[in-house]
Amino acid sequence: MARRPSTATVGRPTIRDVARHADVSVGTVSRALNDRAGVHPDTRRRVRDAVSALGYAPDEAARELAIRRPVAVGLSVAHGHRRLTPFFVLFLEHLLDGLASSGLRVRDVPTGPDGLPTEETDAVVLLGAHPDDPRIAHLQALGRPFVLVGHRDGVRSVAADDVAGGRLAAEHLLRLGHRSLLHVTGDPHGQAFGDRHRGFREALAAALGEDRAAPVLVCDDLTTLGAYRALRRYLADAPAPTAIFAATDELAVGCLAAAADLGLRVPHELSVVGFDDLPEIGVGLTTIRQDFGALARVTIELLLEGLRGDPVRAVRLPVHLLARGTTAERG
Amino acid sequence: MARRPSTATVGRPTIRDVARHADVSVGTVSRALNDRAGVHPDTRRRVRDAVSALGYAPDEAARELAIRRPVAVGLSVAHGHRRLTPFFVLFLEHLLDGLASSGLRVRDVPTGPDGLPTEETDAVVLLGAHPDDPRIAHLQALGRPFVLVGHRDGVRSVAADDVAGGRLAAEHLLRLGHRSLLHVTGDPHGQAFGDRHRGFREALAAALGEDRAAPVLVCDDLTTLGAYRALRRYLADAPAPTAIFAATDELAVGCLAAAADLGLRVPHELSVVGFDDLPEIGVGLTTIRQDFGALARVTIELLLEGLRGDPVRAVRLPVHLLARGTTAERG
DNA sequence: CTGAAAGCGCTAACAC
DNA sequence: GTGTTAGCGCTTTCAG
Repeated sequence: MARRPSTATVGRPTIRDVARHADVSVGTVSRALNDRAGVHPDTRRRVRDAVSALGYAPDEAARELAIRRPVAVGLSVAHGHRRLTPFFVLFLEHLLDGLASSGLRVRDVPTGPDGLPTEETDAVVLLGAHPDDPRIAHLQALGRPFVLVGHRDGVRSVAADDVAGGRLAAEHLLRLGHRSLLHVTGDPHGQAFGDRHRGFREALAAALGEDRAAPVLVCDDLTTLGAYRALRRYLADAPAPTAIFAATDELAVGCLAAAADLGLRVPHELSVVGFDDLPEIGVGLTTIRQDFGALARVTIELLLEGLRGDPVRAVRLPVHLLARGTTAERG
Repeated sequence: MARRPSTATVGRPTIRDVARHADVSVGTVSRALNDRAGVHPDTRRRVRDAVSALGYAPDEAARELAIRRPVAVGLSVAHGHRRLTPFFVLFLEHLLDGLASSGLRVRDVPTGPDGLPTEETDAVVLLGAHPDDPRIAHLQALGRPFVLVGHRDGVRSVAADDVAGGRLAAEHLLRLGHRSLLHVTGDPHGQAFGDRHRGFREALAAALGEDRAAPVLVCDDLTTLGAYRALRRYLADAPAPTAIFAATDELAVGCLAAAADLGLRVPHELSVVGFDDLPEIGVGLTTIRQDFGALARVTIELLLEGLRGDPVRAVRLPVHLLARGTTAERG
């Protein structure tokens, strides 16, 4: 575009402005900002000061263009898997952001009816995979690096520590004196739901004995509406528990609505614990928080490791209990 | 939300490859691809051929870097407005894609509790605005260009033709012989819901006379669950209509579920028309389709016009009826 | 109508 | 440790 080299700083500050301000070279600024080794601590500080003085923020497009690795990563979503769920939207948001600034090129790889990615990429992020997902074996056979979002031993994967989450929920509820519990979840054969259930069940068994297992209500529709209908149907001819552990915040919200319509006051007559800590969906909900940002960040790390041929590791991300307004002592 | 996975391939052809293949210069390729004037038709064709032969797709990052305008556009979402709705997610996806490739820099501008954008940008996209939204007057007073996603005369705005949509729904249902109708919607004082209702009501009045207005069920929770609960409550002591016009697909899905639980068979005993044509949510649903891609595209056009100081225009995008499986002749 | 070349802001060699 | 510089892929003057 042959604009004349402008010396005037108009618009957004560039790395050059920072360099001038800190009286160093652009290379040094870049190194300092990217935490590269071999920058004098003092220099580093000067650069940092200049950055905040100028309100500088690196340009993503330029960054991407400069560091781009010659690889394409495909996003493979299980055939028929819903992409408009909060979990998905939130995770993807973080993932795409991170991928771009890692210089990785993303492509949405459609999966054929056989569940296999239909296009070639250098690496793949597998989403919504079931334990026996054919895509896994397929990619392994191909020797193409991939990261599974979800947990599976022996596979490069990352997921929240679902077992621990289930345990935390159980322990929280037990601590509050609840003994009559219900677990509302999705297909328990899936890894996430299975593990959450396992953690929950084991903590219960440890505290109350094997014979006091909590009943499980499986929803095939994982929306708030699905949970609502399932719970109302369930409570039509089953005694109401004093506490519910819902395997996702959405399910929890559905339970909350059902409770409201049944005249069960939360948390006094019914306590509810969710899972995820979704913004908007479950404000005020006691829940097990998982970190979407970390999930995306680790996914990218693993992707890079896979591309380098590093040894496989399966990462479990810690989760926390967020005690908010939907749980209380057994009434 | 982040950019949508770009369609680009890696190891992928660059503009230079295309130039070589078509035996022209890169400048010419660029001009041809961007429909710049002054490219010989034959040359244009050669370039197009080379593009498809090579499967070339321009690199968004490079494009953005090269054409970037020195402006920042803010995204202002009404305080407390939900961002995880399908409508929002879908629209934003398209918008961010388009903005990036228009060289526009997007920033998420948080709105303070007063509903006003808290940061300065050169232009603003207003989302989730109510008719009396203070942000509008505020931006007008500031003289800062903005685009309202939604309709409002005298304001640079873009929205689906909601009135026409309501009319189409009514006409479709009338054509099928329905006379006992119910409209399920959100706050009718909002522009979109208000207009959809108006179109619906007017078409009904024109066909059946003023005295045969359809009852309106207002949901304050606009999710599928919200509609489900509202409709069940409503039908507890009101006669069932033979057809429902739901103001969004989500509301329609809630109605469908309620009908199922009440033993009302769709479409034989109850017809349901939605609005939006959301993927995943309302498969198989008869609905009024609005074009999210166009919505985003026009938003950007208007933004550019605003930045140039062009006269204000308020765009109405056409909508279509998609007759699918949830409507039938009155049983 | 077309080609050549200068940058967009950044990173990563390569020198010093 | 730090400066210099060559690009990343694209658009857009400026010549011809």
